[in-house]
Amino acid sequence: MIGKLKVNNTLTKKKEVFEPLNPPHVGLYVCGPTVYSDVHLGNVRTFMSFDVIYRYLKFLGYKVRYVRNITDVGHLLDSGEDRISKKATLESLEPMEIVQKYTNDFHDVMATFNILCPDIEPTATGHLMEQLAMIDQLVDNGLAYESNGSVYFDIEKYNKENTYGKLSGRKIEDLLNQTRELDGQDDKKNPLDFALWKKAAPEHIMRWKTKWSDGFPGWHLECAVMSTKYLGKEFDIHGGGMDLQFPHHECEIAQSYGTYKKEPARYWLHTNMLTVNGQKMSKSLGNSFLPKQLISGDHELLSQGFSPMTIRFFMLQSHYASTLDFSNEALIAAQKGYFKMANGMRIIKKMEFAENTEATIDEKQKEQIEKFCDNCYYAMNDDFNTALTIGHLFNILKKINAIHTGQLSMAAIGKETFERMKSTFISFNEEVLGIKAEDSLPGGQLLDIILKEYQQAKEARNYDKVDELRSALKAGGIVVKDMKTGIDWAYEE
RNA sequence: GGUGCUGUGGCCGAGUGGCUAGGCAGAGGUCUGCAAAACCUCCUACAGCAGUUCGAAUCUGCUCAGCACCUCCA
Repeated sequence: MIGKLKVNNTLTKKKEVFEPLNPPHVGLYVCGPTVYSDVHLGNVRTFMSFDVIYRYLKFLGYKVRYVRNITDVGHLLDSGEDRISKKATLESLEPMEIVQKYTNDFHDVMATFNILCPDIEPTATGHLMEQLAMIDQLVDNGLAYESNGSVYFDIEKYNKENTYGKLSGRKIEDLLNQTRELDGQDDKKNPLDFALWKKAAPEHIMRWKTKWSDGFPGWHLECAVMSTKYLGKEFDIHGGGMDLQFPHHECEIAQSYGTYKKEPARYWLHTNMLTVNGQKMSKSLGNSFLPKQLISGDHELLSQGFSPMTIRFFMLQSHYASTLDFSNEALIAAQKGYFKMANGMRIIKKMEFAENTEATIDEKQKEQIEKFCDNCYYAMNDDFNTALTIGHLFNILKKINAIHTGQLSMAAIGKETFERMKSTFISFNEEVLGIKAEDSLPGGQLLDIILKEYQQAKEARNYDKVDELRSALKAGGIVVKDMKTGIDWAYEE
């Protein structure tokens, strides 16, 4: 490995060297979606960011267990209705039909963007027993109490042995000063206490019979249960969107620590928001884009559609912890950049090192290329800086193109450097960043036949035919490249 | 109101005390039947003001602008 992996830990607010608890194993937990409606692009960004984190950890040789949950109960609206129940009522469907529908949709979207599946994808309803057991344990530990059929977590007691609010940098006193008036407050000892188990109102569909009441689990409980169940009482990385930091993740820590007396995750990573005109993309603001709208271009802010890989490329050109502003112009620029990269991948894959004992080694070029390769590791090691990594890949790409067009001799950099350049370029693009050639792009044998025709026309100096073929191909998104070394093609940028 | 974050060249976006990514757009050049592609070169910025420093876009302070989160049923 080149250098050490450092991650920005939002728990300590420091960039720290990443050291797994039980190397080579790494436990990674990410809060997944609540499956009550279509995922939008902001959601996609978060899961894509953790996809790259997952990929890079594996690339470094870690044996990663990646757990990402599906929330299928307990995530409520301001009105107190369960998001899934509400949708089920509206569409006259079973809650589980809603869950299935949007889980399927979620999986489709993930696959579209080449986001790998997690190793375990547990659901909240599938872990009710474990949730009940955790509540019992918390009650036994004196950190939870029953009130009117519901069970609440006792923040005041918890705070005697730990610090509630440390992840999000909040102080209990401040929180108390700005409590909102919400339904159900009367049952609680302290307004900051949160529900572990909630007694269901008569009209509530999703409900389970327990010793406390006919009810349902609190939203924060599932993640505490499922992360520790599959990754252990202590594990390596916990991630999620920044908007979950408070209160969701704060409550998770409280529950896990309250149950096991151990800090659950050693490193907390939070992804930043996707913005539109500087504002957070969110359903409630009505400024969210659905993946399919972006792909088809069916949106008033878009002049055209963009392919999934273009979107992936666009998102990875920023760092996961920065906000990323979404615009038509930025996407067009990203599209050109992506095609350039995709062309480079196609070229390098076909390229084989040709021995030439006559050639003299160009030490300067060789050194540069070696440095660019090292830089890819340094960039990813620096808190998964995909934007910087892409920059270095473009530097490598220049060398690849120069060799391809005969402007730089392959032999001049030597076999070793050539092979390293090739494998670094391909693996960082494909394995680490998950950038690949778009399935929908043209290519293959037919194209070769046409190009042969082109070449023959060219040799015969039949320039009318040459121009005709060239413009016909261009109309199909293919640009012909006449080089000293031969004829090739590229995706039009 | 509390807490935190951000402000980078025409645009997007990294970086974060001296070596000053990358992409897109623009200019010039090489190559070419003409082009395109590709390569080379150029355009060298860090909201404003003050301070610390030999040196700041990077640290400190203030100002301005913008954003995010603010529970327990988000």
